[in-house]
Amino acid sequence: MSENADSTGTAAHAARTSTAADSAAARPEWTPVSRPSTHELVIEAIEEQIMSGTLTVGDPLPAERELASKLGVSRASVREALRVLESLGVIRSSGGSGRGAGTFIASLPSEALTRVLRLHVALANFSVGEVIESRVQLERSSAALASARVTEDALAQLNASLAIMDTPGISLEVFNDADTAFHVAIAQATGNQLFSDLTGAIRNSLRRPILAAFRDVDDPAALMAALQKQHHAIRDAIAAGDGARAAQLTEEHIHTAAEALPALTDL
Amino acid sequence: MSENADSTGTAAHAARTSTAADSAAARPEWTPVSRPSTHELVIEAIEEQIMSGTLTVGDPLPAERELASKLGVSRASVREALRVLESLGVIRSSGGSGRGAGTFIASLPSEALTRVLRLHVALANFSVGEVIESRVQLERSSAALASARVTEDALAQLNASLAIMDTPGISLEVFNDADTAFHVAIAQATGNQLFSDLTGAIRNSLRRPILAAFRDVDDPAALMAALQKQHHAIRDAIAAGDGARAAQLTEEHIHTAAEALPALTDL
DNA sequence: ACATCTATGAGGTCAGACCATTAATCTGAG
DNA sequence: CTCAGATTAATGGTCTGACCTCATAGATGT
Repeated sequence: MSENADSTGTAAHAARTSTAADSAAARPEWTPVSRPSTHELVIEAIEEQIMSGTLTVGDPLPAERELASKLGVSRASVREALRVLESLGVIRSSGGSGRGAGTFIASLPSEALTRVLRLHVALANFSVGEVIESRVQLERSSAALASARVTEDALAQLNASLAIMDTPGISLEVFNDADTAFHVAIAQATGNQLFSDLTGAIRNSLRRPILAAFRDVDDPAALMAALQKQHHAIRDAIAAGDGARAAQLTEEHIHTAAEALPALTDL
Repeated sequence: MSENADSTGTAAHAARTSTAADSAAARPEWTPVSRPSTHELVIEAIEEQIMSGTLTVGDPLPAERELASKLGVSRASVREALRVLESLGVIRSSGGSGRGAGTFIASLPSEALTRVLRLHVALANFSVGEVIESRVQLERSSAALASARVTEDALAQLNASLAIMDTPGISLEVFNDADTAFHVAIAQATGNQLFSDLTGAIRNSLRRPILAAFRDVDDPAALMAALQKQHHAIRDAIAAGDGARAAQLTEEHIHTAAEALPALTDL
């Protein structure tokens, strides 16, 4: 209870210590002086290079031992920092020697977003209802924008996912993954990478709960067929450039799925 | 995976890599067998406890040494895993002994989201234009939903941020932070935590570029005044429950800011 | 020229030590 | 008996130095 609260950061100005009796107005106000741990300092050092543009995607980092000695810290601290950056999808490490060996600035934001959302959904920091509401708003926007910008290539992507889901006798997992791919493809059709990464992350963060909830459905095949019918309608609306209709259909589609899987929102 | 002969057969997972060559149809398809590193196994072990609900917010983890011996790995690997989970806002560690000492499941998704976005914006994986477009869509939704759900308490939050920005002679940083707080408060008024965390993360990821761009503006005070006027209009629309108007004003507001800061989109 | 073998350098892992901090516990004076 | 102070123990934080695996570059041999 009461944890997080402000979260969102920003503040940094509000006096955290309430100092109820403000009679002592001109008190020195000793702030507890936060002492950043060593690995955080290493992260900051690397982050600074990234922020200033000195390091960009594809660039190599110094070897761990070298970095450690340059920064005057132990290799263990450097490694902890690198693991953090790796989990954030910012670097990639491989062993060996010569070409391709070492640590490099990378670009894998999607996995990082997925992991964050998945864990915090599991921890119930975000309720499934909230996530679904976000998904509705996000994908409504995607559908509308995609309708205005869709290309031949993007349409082909949509059709490929639809074809998989049209295959008879398909397994639940395969259907669900193709379903995800379909919605991600719509987001990708907007040309906005953040849209598609967020869409994928939200969808993947619900993968396990969705599959679990699906097993409680009476007639899974019928539900899949119904959803697939809506998929086709959405595809048609996007292909026709009818953004308003695509957005509306997308919202109805997501609500259909959510209501057909009551076990989901019970979480 | 990968066997069977499902027509079309594209994986539908990666989405980023197009996996062009499907010409080699019947090739054995040796997948390089990924060998998870030790710290990843530790993460999985902990994540499994979280997914299954065995560990929830507030629960303590075993001490590092104990966890290491239980899992049969070194303490260094455990620590690397813990640092990753910490960066994802999933755990919190403090030293000492007794009450409050040790490692606990925590709930700080906002900071993690901010960090991911900030780094990937700096790496230009997400362009500022994309981020702003996402912000428009997200905050349009927030404004509309907030208009339908706003409470006295939420309105007070909005007014508090407005009051700070109305203070004459305020510094750029303070104005910007209050601005962020205002928009986050709108998102919070929807009651959807994911909305407000995403809003804060997007906004904070642009903090540095925004402040930098602001310094190129001819008359910062005039711009702040113009934005503040729009803030008041948005607040009024939300208070009046006029969702459509609030959404429209919000979109115009963000576009006003973006166009007044040309240095932003140049990035 | 080609195919091997070896050296090198990178990350991955480990064991053990020491430090800093903090709560719980013990101890002794009042 | 009570309470202040010293002691202790548990925990995260850091460092050192070693060893392993792996993949390439370069030397070596045919």
